[in-house]
Amino acid sequence: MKLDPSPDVPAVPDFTVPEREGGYARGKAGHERILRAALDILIEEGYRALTMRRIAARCGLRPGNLSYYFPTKDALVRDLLEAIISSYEAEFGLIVADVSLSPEARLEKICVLIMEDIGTKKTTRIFPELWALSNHDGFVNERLQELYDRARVSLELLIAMINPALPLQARKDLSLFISASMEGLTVFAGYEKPFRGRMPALERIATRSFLHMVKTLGPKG
Amino acid sequence: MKLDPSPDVPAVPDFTVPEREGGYARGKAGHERILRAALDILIEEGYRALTMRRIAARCGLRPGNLSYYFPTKDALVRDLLEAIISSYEAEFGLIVADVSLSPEARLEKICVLIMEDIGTKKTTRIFPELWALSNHDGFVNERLQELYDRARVSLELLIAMINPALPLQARKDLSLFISASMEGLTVFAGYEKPFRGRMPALERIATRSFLHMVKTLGPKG
Amino acid sequence: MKLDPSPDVPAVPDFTVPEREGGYARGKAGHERILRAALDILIEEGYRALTMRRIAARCGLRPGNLSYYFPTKDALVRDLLEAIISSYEAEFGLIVADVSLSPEARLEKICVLIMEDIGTKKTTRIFPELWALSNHDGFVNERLQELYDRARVSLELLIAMINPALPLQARKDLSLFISASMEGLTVFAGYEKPFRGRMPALERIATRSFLHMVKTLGPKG
Amino acid sequence: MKLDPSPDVPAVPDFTVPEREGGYARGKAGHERILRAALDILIEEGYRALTMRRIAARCGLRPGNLSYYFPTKDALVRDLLEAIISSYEAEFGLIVADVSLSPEARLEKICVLIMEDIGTKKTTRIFPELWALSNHDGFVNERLQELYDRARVSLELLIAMINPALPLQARKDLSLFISASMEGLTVFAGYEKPFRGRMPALERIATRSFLHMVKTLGPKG
DNA sequence: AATGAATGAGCGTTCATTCAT
DNA sequence: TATGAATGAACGCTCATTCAT
Repeated sequence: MKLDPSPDVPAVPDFTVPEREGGYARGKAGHERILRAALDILIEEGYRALTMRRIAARCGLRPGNLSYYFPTKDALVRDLLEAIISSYEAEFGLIVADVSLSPEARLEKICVLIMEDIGTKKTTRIFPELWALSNHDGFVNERLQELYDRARVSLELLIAMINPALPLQARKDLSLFISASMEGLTVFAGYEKPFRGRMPALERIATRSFLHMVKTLGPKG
Repeated sequence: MKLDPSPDVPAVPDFTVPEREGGYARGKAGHERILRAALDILIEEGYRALTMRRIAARCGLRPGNLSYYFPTKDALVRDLLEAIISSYEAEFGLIVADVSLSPEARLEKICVLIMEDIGTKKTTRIFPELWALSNHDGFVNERLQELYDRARVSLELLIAMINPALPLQARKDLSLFISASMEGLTVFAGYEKPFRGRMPALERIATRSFLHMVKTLGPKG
Repeated sequence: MKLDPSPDVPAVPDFTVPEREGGYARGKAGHERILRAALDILIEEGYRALTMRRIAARCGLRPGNLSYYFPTKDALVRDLLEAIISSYEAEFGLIVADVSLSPEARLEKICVLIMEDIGTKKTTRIFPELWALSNHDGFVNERLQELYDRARVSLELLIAMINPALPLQARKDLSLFISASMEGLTVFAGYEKPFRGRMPALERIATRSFLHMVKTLGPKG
Repeated sequence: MKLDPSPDVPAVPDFTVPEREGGYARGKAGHERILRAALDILIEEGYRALTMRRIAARCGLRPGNLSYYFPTKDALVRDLLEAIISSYEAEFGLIVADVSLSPEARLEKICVLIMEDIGTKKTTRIFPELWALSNHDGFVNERLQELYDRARVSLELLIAMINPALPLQARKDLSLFISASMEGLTVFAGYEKPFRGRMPALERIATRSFLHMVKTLGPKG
């Protein structure tokens, strides 16, 4: 099941709501509706505004009714974050599949895709919240690192193809650096950020820089 | 006046509270004491836990007494963020001053310093909060970008020294990329983050990568 | 729906609360119960004592629950004042209907009714509060003047019947004077006021005085 | 000692601050300054706004310092109300003194003076507050009725001169009615009230009505 | 599946007051 | 006289949650 923020947001990585076995048909729609409302609030107004009342109001329910779907706010938020992170994971899995391209081209493509996603409202707004949360919430922290772990797998794979001589640790470090490097752009060139317009130039710098490192990093790290 | 988070936190960039003249001995430190308590809470428990009551409790005051020092919570938080950001600004100004080193060495040094600061508890904890806040709070956003603007000045200067042929825009883009690249490491190799131990390796990758870009980027960008 | 201050207060003008359809049996009376409690406090302890906590306590609710019925205190107070004023308006409409009496008798009757109402605890207590509030609260001011406007209509009508030669403006001025004249008695001969016992004598003086003015005022005012 | 609301308010009845024996010179000025500030707030913003902090701020003091002059807020308010009421009492004493006029003319004059005073900001604003307070504060109630008692003495005297046949009780009732009648105009034709402009006409109606009653009321009441 | 009603804790804030300085 | 600092209570309000209906 897919879950977009709400109407017309392109949402490169969609939100996947885990299938609930044995649930009623309307029940699933209910969960999804609520999570979508919560997602919208998180994006538009931030984590502080993510209250049960506001979520309920946004999807036309009464506060009391939310606890029919989610026993506590914590459960709702966990499901929401899970759905958010899962949807990004689902996205990253598909990217490297295109075998018609060279490894270099594929690395470049994946980086460009990530950086373009960083420019979307959803990603610009949500990831800083996740980063902040992860400092004080073990669940978020673990799930988030899982997401990044999985995202780096693609990078590591491509790096190994481009520079097979590179040891595992160097490959891991490099993909970590590349990933972090791009994430860092969120605050500067993300949605409505001051250097939003420089993103194309930054993409060029980034890909060129990344490719050079991948190719020239020696076996000694 | 300098203000550290609390006791033994190294605090590479201190917190600068503007001097207040006059008043009694007890209350003179009042503002500072309160801001320090607020800073501690922000670091230890996150922005959500930053309530007037908790701040008061932390510095042995009653809630009502806080509003003697800060008329509203908003004023307190603004002063706190201002102090935080100012202290980082104060820090960055001093870094490039060392003329005994070559520009390349200085660039490397500044990057290493930044990345080491990223590993401190204070920076790892506070910046994600600032990033999240900046998405919904104009004041934080402006102040934060001001901080980064100023921080990039040093980078731009060094880049110009190392590669004078590089046009202004390319220089700006590159320093932006370098800065963002390092900030992105916060979530991965910051305090208590899973790749905290890889920071030295990441520093090597980063500085090597940055230096290469600075030297090889052509006039056409 | 009618709403008396509470138990046995005669309440010449009742308090009209708009009917609310739907809801459960318990909560249906919620708004009314709360407003009645608020009215009681206003009468017994004055406007200063009209706090959400006291209102809640008086009708066996917790403070937080009040905001389920009234989103803010302001809304509650407005509804209360509206209900109070409306009830007086409802009262005044019925008075002149008795066509079996002569206009003079009807004028006398209406004045006596008003003056007797002034002697009730509710009116003696509430109107000074309204007068004081109206000086600093536009809503109260407008609503109060509306009430008086409507109350004077009856007087103007009867004056026109008794002395048809009187020009409109003179009629208006005279009914205004008559109305104000009676209101002024509140502070002197109202409930528990020192001249409470002189009210019958004052009624005689007032009606005689008013009737004389109505009959003898010339067309020139 | 006289005490006006503040600068240019004409203040027909001034505010008399009781002389404090044994007090320091500056101390008296302090009391007066504070009471004047309190008076201003009472007039401009109403009783609810009459807080120690606001009073202190208005006369350039810190809240703590107020308790040097007045041990409690209650004491301050009592002194304020006492000063207000006393000043009106002082005023009324002087009015009937003019023996060059006929009793009728003097009665008319005193009534016109009262009604014109009712149109001032100070009287329009303060008396409704006093009326409201008097319902729940015995001190205010007693002092206020004292004021009115004294004010009616003049009326009773003049009535006795105009219609000596009138028994004492009738005289008292009539002067009570006349006084109340005028007070009632406050809410309708006072400062910034909707019928402020009709005050001249109301004065004519009132004086004519009053004089007629005084002259025609028989010995039997 | 949903609502109305209620709870208890906590929020930021204001208040009158106290007291050492 | 006057200030800075502090207190404790109360204020209006929002929150997540519960539960009978």
